[in-house]
Amino acid sequence: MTALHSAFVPLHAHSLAHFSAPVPQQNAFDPEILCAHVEVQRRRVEAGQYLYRAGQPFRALFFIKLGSVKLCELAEDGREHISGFRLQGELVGAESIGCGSYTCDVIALETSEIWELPYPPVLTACARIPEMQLRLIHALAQDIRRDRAWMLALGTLSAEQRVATFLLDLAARYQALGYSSSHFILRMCRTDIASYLALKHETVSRALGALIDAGCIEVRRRELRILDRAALGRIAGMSAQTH
Amino acid sequence: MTALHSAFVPLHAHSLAHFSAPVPQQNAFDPEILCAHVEVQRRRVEAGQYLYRAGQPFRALFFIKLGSVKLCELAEDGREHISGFRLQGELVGAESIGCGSYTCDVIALETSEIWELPYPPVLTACARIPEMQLRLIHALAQDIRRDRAWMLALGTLSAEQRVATFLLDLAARYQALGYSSSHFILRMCRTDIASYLALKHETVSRALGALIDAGCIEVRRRELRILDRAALGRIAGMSAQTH
DNA sequence: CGACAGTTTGAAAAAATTCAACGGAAGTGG
DNA sequence: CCACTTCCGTTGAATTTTTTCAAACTGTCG
Repeated sequence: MTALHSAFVPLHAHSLAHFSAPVPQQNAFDPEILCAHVEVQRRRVEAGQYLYRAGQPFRALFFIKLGSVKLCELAEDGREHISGFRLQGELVGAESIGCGSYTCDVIALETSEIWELPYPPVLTACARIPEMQLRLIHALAQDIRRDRAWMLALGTLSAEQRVATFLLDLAARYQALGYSSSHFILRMCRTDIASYLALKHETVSRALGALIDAGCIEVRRRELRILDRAALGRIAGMSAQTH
Repeated sequence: MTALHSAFVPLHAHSLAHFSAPVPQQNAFDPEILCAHVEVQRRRVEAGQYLYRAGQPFRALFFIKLGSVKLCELAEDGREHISGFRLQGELVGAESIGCGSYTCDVIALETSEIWELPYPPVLTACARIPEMQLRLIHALAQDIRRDRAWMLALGTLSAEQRVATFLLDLAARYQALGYSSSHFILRMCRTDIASYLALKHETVSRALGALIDAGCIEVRRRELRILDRAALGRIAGMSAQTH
């Protein structure tokens, strides 16, 4: 394995104070508009803390102003599965609308700033503001499409292809946020990646090793560098989107 | 393999004319209310016909009044994956809201009656009728929960467990519709089941064989009988819900 | 310093896939 | 109505992929 020779430099703004979103995300669910209508709670959460747990009463939606979280689905018999990772600018909790309680765990992957949108008010506010209503519906539909696209990947790709696809997806999302798409920190542990990819963590480790051997990436623990995006794209089995 | 000795009897009403929904589905998206506000097109489709294809302009939601369909996700490189099956009383097409075009294929599994809800009108109607608006949002959230629950199954269960889970899910859904939960027809071919379960069709065939050997089920081609629901539930790794 | 969670790697085992063959059912066209 | 083709489903054997088990290593945190 090739070592990373560059000194580690923070890739994300980590201070909550002096952050401003690099990209306005024109069509996403934007809680700024809601601030005038509902009382938005701003919370700071540390890595490992729960935004909410499955079974707790459903009382709010959560907008990730800064940071990232993982979604963890739970079965009655104790099985667990990471169903996704959400970065800043994304909404979580909407999947539980219509249930009295949350249906999954959401856990911060790093120090994050979360805007809490109390639920009955946020829905009535959405009802009054046609644009917000549409945005909520769009956010839900988008989540469905994302989940289905991922199911397609899980159902049709090998371990190595899944890992490559995962890295490319992360890279594209960081890029959309204005961060580097070729050098970023994996905020989640191998086990969480493995769960998300429906693999074991050893398999993820080996797949990363294979991508390193292929010259596509450099990895040192959680620091990741994409050296050859096109090759990674070919391995992922997708048309390599040349940036 | 044990042969089914019972003569085949139709389990579903197949004539479109004299059907009435056995269960009203209190909280589901109900297009009856919309009929007064938007022009609902009623279509009859035969097995194998497309309700819509990925890429076609998004122009309507589809309510399955009678019958069943499969949802097929497509990748640019030709990979395909069945992401779900929808039975009567369910809504399809909502995942494409916010895109200009549909994002998956939807194909009838049998002769079906489909109510076509033209899109811009249906949304404005929903906006005017608060109850319908909420139901659309609930239907979307429900779809997310269903997809995530299925991802959990795909990520944590073996081939045989997935097949058992699939059969129990189908049984529960038929039961909710007022049909037999222990004797029904698999409307989809083995390859479609396999795709949905992220397996190969041979593996599905073998898993069914194992369930037959375990005395849980009887299968003859597409006719399925659940002999021991509790045992099937134990194999599925879920708490066997005693009906 | 020592414990520990997280990561990597190897070797053996298990699970699922691939390839191949076969049989039955349904549909087609004469 | 029959011969023929095709699709669907099942089964076996070999192969591949992934998992399991074990061990070692590394950085982090008390």
